[in-house]
Amino acid sequence: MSLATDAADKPTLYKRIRADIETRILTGEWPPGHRIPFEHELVARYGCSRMTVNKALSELAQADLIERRRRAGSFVRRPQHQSAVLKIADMRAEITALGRAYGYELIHRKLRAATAADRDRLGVKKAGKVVAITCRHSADNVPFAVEDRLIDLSSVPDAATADFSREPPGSWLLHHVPWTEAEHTISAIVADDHTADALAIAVGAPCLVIDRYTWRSARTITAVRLLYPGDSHRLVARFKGG
Amino acid sequence: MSLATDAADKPTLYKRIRADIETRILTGEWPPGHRIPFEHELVARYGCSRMTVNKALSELAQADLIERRRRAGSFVRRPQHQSAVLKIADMRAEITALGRAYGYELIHRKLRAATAADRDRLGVKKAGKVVAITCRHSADNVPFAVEDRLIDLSSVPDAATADFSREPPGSWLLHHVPWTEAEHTISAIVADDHTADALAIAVGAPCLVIDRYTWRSARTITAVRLLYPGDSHRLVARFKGG
DNA sequence: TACGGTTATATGTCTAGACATATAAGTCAA
DNA sequence: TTGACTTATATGTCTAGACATATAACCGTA
Repeated sequence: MSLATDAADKPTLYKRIRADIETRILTGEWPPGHRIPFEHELVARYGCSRMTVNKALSELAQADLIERRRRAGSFVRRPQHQSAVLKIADMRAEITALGRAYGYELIHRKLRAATAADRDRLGVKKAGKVVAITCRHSADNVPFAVEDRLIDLSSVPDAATADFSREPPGSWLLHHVPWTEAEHTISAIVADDHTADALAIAVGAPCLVIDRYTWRSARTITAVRLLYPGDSHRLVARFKGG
Repeated sequence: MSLATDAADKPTLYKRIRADIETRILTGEWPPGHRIPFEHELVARYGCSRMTVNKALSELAQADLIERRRRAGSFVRRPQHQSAVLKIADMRAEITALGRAYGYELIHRKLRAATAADRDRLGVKKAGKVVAITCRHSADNVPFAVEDRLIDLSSVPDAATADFSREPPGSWLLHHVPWTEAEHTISAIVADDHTADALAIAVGAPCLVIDRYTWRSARTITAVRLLYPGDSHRLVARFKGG
């Protein structure tokens, strides 16, 4: 089996350990839920120090192949049938990376007590204050995306006084509030007249929608909806896999 | 500076280092190609041992945010600003995981010499034979996605005789041909009459499009376009960061 | 200028310890 | 039986070293 040889000719020890375990998981020998040998057992088996097996297991955990639980051990994770990971830095970096001139325009900003719809969107129960922002990002003076954002002021009080007329809220948040968890939903809609106007496209034209929710340890930070012209914008990803 | 305070309340040192660097990259302060401080510089800055900064940098490298080069240093990687990584096993697993009944229907299958359009789509130059397949996946007897696929027979000769009338080509390929690289493009279109008919939606309704190209060490295996009803299907991803 | 060999250096890997911490499991009392 | 407390243990993080190795940069020669 080539899998075994692949592992055997790995130059370094921790990579060999990682490949050994990976092979057992991918071949199904260790099914989801199976407990991987404890670190001290692997230390004995491979005759190396704990840091070496720890490095192998940590990488497998980072790759979501295994789950590590204190005191319990490490376990094979269920394969994710459909998982999408979308990393979006901020729009400025994205557009300048494309070699295009970044433009930003604040369309609307309002500080208000959270309405029922706001609470629903942010997934919070208690009524607090929020900042609602609508803005537009452009590349080479062509509308690139419109952003509709809600920031929970109980999580980010500083956002009440931040100046979003020049700095996009996404950039501001990145600098001021670290996130621990995020969720993206990608969908498609057709432009209504309001959206069509904001993006300078025709009514009924397709739009790509990214809804992103960001949390900081169970506290909602912000909910944002990004609308891109569907025929000119694409999310591209290239990746390796086995 | 809030960067410092944000970082300061991170529980562990290596995570703080990682978050500091990540923030600078994501905000564009350190653009693609920028050289990250050497390990020994970070050791001096944070007053810790080399293994600690090494762990932070290694994780950033594993996450493809930076690239590490011996003797040269560590550098911010290029395209990371907006990237989507989408892993889709096969449609059957995806739909059954949703707790819905999976249905499959082969609409069209043709073995032919590659046309110019086929070669263009597969990114190959030489004319060879291809299999073109159109099929439909349904969940609880409702159209879920239509699939339009091209398989390069010079890479996958067995596909010429495979029976795709009962087994979806995606599942068959997964079992028969390991891939090493893939690329996804997500976009949005509006349904033309043909698509609308296949998905049982209205003409002009939004559709989510996933174009996937799969390679096995520089050889193209297959190109597939998946069309989902845009208003009922969503790509959801939840992930951790920091 | 072009080429080939040498060297300095940043990363890659590894060790043998240490203490911290979350938590499964066991213990005991109400 | 249930709940609260204690304990054992596996992982999480970190240190201060070590040697390996690829390679950018330098240098000398043709």
